[in-house]
Amino acid sequence: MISIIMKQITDIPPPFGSLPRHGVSLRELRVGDALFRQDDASRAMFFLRSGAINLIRHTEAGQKVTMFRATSGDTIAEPSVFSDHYHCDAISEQPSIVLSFDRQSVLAAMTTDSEFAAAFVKRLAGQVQTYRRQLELLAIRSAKDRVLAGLADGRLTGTVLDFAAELGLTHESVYRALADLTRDGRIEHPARGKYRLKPC
Amino acid sequence: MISIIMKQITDIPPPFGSLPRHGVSLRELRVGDALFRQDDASRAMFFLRSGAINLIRHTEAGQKVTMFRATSGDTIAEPSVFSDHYHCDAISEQPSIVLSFDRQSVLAAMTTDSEFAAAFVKRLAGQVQTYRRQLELLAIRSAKDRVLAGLADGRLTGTVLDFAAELGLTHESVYRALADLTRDGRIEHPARGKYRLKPC
DNA sequence: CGAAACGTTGACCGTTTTCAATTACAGTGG
DNA sequence: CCACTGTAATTGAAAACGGTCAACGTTTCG
Repeated sequence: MISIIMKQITDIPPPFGSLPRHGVSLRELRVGDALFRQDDASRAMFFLRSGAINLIRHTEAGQKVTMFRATSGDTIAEPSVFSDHYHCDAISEQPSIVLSFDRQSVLAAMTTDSEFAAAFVKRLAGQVQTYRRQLELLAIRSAKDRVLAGLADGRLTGTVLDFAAELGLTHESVYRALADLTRDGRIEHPARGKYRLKPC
Repeated sequence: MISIIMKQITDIPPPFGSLPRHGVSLRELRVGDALFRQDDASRAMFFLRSGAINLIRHTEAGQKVTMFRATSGDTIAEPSVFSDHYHCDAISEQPSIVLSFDRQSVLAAMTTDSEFAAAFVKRLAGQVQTYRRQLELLAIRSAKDRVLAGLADGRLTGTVLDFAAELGLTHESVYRALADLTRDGRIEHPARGKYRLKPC
């Protein structure tokens, strides 16, 4: 099931290049594959080289919530370096290639190599900003406005279903909002499932 | 207006004890005071010694969104160490005492002192978790369930108005949800403005 | 004491959720 | 190459719900 490829790994992005090679591995994911699941023991954190991976949390009520959509260059599961399990599912939305960095190696590098640690801090700071933007999105009460804002933020990249989960709305209301916005002439609907902001 | 007190500062919490004294100052805030405002030039990050401070963002539509409610022991505005301005308002919800850490000093410590950097990373990782919990909260569609979840998460500490802002709901619907839940016998309403989860 | 802000509830209305049904593809095995 | 199956895309109708506006009692604090 799990394809871990140990061939020569090239081009490890900073600051992870300084990790020992044995702490790094590479993995490919097909659409729908899980990089890890909520409550799995945490063994590593990841760098997304290409593709897209959604971090999804399942609420008690059974609702899926997309916490974060990682794309090329993003890191995944940093907080789990300090935790012994993962806090959400990581599901591949597109065929993806990730680098895995062993948790212990990362911890070690962090306390040893201050340049590594500083870069890590910077990444996390960026994440915090991203989460804030997401919160701001979710705080928009009108579905139409929220959809428009999400679209403007370039979040409709996969299916509309995924988009809806990211916005915290039902897919039906998202479809309706999209239809409304198209009718209003504010967005274009070039093809089934495709929507684009009108050039201003 | 701004009361900066330069008297002897004692008991600087780790890892900030290692910062040079000239990079640290202390400030007291009264209820409603702003520690900083959105778009102010960022000069420092903060450690909340006591009290409570809300990070509030104002959306284009004029809605207030509470991104984060900091309490004793939390740090504030870490991302702004890497940015030249603040991204939200920080408004004191209770009388608060904060330590300010000069941005440049923090940056310097981060690249110099790996222990400092590691501790910083840990703090940020914790923040990320907090934001995720907040996202999960906001994703709950039913006001009643959201209020219940917020209550279970111990977020009704100040006024119901603040609580409502934190949940992304109007205060009226929060009052109604609280009334409903009380009627259902799921929570207790010991006094005006006070609500408690029923012991299970 | 009076103003200002909080707490609370009612009524009404627009919206979103729900439930349900239909159409359109994409992939699979024969 | 086609029927077959599963998932995504859409749309309709009715019900439930949250937002908005309004009113009023209650604290708090200068």
